Amino acid sequence: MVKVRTRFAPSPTGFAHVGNIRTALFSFLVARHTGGEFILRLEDTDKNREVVGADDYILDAVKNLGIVYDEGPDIGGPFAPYRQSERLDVYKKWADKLVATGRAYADPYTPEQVKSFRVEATRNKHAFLYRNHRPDNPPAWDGTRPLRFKSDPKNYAWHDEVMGDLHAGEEAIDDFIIIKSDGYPTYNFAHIVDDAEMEITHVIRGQEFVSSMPNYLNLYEALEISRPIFATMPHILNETGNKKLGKRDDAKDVMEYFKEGFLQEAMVNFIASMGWNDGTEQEIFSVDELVAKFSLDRVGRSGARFDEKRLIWMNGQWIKRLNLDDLYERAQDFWGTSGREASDDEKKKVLAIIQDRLKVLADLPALSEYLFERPQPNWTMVDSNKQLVKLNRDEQIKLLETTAAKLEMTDWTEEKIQISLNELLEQTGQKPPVLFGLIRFALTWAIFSPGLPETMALLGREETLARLKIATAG
RNA sequence: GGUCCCGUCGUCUAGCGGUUUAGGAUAUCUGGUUCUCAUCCAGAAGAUCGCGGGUUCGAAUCCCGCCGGGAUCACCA
Repeated sequence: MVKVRTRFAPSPTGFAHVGNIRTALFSFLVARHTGGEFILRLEDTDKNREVVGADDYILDAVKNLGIVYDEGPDIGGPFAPYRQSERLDVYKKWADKLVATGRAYADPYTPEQVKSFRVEATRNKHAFLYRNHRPDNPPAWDGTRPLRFKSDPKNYAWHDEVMGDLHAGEEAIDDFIIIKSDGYPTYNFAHIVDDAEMEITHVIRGQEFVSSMPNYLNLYEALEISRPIFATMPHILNETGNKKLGKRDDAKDVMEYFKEGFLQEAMVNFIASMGWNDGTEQEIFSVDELVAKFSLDRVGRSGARFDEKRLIWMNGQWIKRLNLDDLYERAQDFWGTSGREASDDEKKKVLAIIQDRLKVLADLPALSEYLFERPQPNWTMVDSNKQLVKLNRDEQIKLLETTAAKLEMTDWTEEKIQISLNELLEQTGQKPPVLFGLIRFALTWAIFSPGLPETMALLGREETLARLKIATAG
């Protein structure tokens, strides 16, 4: 059997969003699932839309997701170059073949003339087809005019691994431009040539290309290239669900998610879950599991909305599963100003007690700063707590003083602290919500925080008592 | 407008003619885990399977029509 080869072929015109990445991910999974190869090709044939640096930026996004390609513009490979702007001679060779066989001709019209044909067709309420204006004696192709494909319109039926059996009539086929007047090929031509040259077996791409399929099928025949296996990915819709995700308006750069502290495992898991599942009730999949279980016939046909809430949940699940050293490594860039200055050991201890509470690494400062640095007392927190307002300020301070006295004689382990706290409950006759709530505020002045014994054990006796003292000073 | 695709809880989805009083997850709400938040556990609510016809003993599942949504009709990919 032939080795499976898939590709992701972005154009360097900006950043990569989840829609782009899902196509890349699924292509990658198809290749890895069968032990095949995954390649990355840059389709930089539109010099007007090209954005400087976008190529490396997109490559970085792919790498950050753990999507490893075997051949690509930065690592080379047996079919180099992998940048279309460096393959102009290849397209010229195939275009010449088409000219020689009478299946391509130079476009004699000016852009304005073509536009007027189109306007006329629209006014007469019928579809515009360039081939209705096909010139009888086109000029020789000297490279200064666009080169058009001379189509052979017919009906087509084809199979799509995801969409099933598709078909379209001859009205979907037209004479499209294959080489632009600037000498660069169009996507429509270049991708077919490159996929063939690079021995791509599966063409996996977004739904926006299905309407062009009849044209491609026609071109494969003219080029005498056998068609690859096709798989069309349904669109990912924006959050309101009314149109496909596009970078023009609401799509978010995937790199943004990394900056906010989303894990690559969560991103990959989440993106794969939009449109694919293995038929069981499993929700959490590692990349290795995806590679083992992925198949195109379990990809859904309908579009999916991007729901960030679900992504956040999934990220929390992945953070929870990380071992401490791993979490520590990934959290490096997310600490707050005082957390950053703490020792590795302190940071790890903090992470250990807040790990379950972390949903996104960017929440780290809010969850940890008060553990590194003494917080500013804020009695309005106490005064707006309906349990604590049962006591007046003097009673509250008295309770904290009693607590401090008790803790002074306590061995400083989590277990012993717990025992002391329980004894304090009896000693003061207070309910947990009152006593513990008050102590928690005095220590953290935070809306929420880890449990009392673990917080105290982390802070140390000295710091705990110091904070209680500050609180009792009012 | 032409062509093509899609349509199950708010959201992601399972479902491939009977085991379905449509399952899971998330989001929401409630209770439990001696304080808060989170985790975890238990529970609640939430889908006339877009609508209307048919076929069938039986349809979310098959057929037809309609409606709604999306994509595409570039010297962009």
